[in-house]
Parts: sequence; structure tokens; C-alpha cells
Amino acid sequence: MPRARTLRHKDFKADAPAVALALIGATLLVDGVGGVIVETEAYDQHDPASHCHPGPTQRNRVMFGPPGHAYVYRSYGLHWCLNFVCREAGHGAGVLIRALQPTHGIELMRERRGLDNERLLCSGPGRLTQALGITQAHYGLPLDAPPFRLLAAPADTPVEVISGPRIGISKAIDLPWRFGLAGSRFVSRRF
DNA sequence: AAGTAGATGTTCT
DNA sequence: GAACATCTACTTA
Repeated sequence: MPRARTLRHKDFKADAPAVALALIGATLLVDGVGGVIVETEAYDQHDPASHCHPGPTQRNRVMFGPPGHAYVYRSYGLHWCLNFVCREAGHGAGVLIRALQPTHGIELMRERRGLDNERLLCSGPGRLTQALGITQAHYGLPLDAPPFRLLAAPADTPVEVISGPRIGISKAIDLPWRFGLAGSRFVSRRF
């Protein structure tokens, strides 16, 4: 099996829904721990549900910088959520990573999550950051350098992607900007 | 299976 | 103060 291609800056120079769709099937590792991305959501500046909708602020500033970097924020005071910055500088846009199928470092993820059930290790944006050890310390870091590793899905195995409305928001609820790997049991909720 | 409450910190009005 | 890109534990059926 050939070594997978590392995703680079260029892979994030597209609008958020296109990047969110393309990321399904890629492998995300943080210090060697992680798995296959099976669920994402797109957010961009024209979208009232997005953190970058109001323009640059202290929290969202990384989304107005170069693509291919991590935007990390705290959700409901308790959880960290991981986004990938996309599109060109000057416009805010990002892709929320919502679920992984665990493949690497499963024992460590079990310890961090305090759970045995593999299906529940990374099936939600707050769950996967806990399993991978992501915190504010990762804010703004490039995705093509340690501790991150981001590998493209093998080109010879096509992935079937489904989409639907995003979860947990109250604005722009009809945009079908949630993407998932068809049939995966590791998504946070059924489509 | 489905619904609800409560935990908690940051951002915004 | 209110809202919030969430999760868990607990209830009710």
C-alpha cells in the first residue's frame, strides 16, 4: 500500500463546503493518535451561523489568515472544537471536524475519554478533541507540521459522501453543509 | 428510544 | 445577562 499524500496549504484554498466535502476519508493524526475523518461541517463569512460572520475578532482571527491552519475554540465552556481554516486570506472560513473513525492510538484515546466503546471515542466535535488531546495550545498551528498529520484518502478507493443540515445551530439551519461518510457508524448522528 | 437538566467559560449585547 | 458549532447522566416509556 502506497504512502498517503500529505494535505497541504493548497488543499484548503477552496470554499468551505468544497473543503468540508473533500476532507471526508482523509486521515487526521495528532502526535500519532487519530483516525479517518467521517463527518465535517462548513462555515463561512456570509453565513450567520459562523463565528467569522461578524468579521475579525480576537477569537476568530486565525480564520482570516492563511488556510491550512487550526482554529480551536471552546464550546459551551467545557469542550474544545477543532476547525481547519480554508479559502484565501481576507475571507473568514473554516471546516469543523465533527467525527473520526479511530484507527491510531486507540488505547490512549480510551484512557483520555475514560471509555471502552470505540464508536463513542471520536463521534462528536468535543469528543474527538478530548481523544486527540487538542486544546487552545493548538490554536493557529499549521496542519502540515507536527503535532498534526493530515493524509489524503487513497485515490484508488472512492468515498461516498452524504450531506444534510448542520447540527446544534439556530441560524441558517437549512443549508446542507454537514458532510459525512455514507454508512459510517462513527458519525455523531445519523443523516 | 426519546427527552431534559446541568455542567462550564468565552463572547457579545 | 444571554447565547453558545456540546456531552453526560438521568428520567420516562
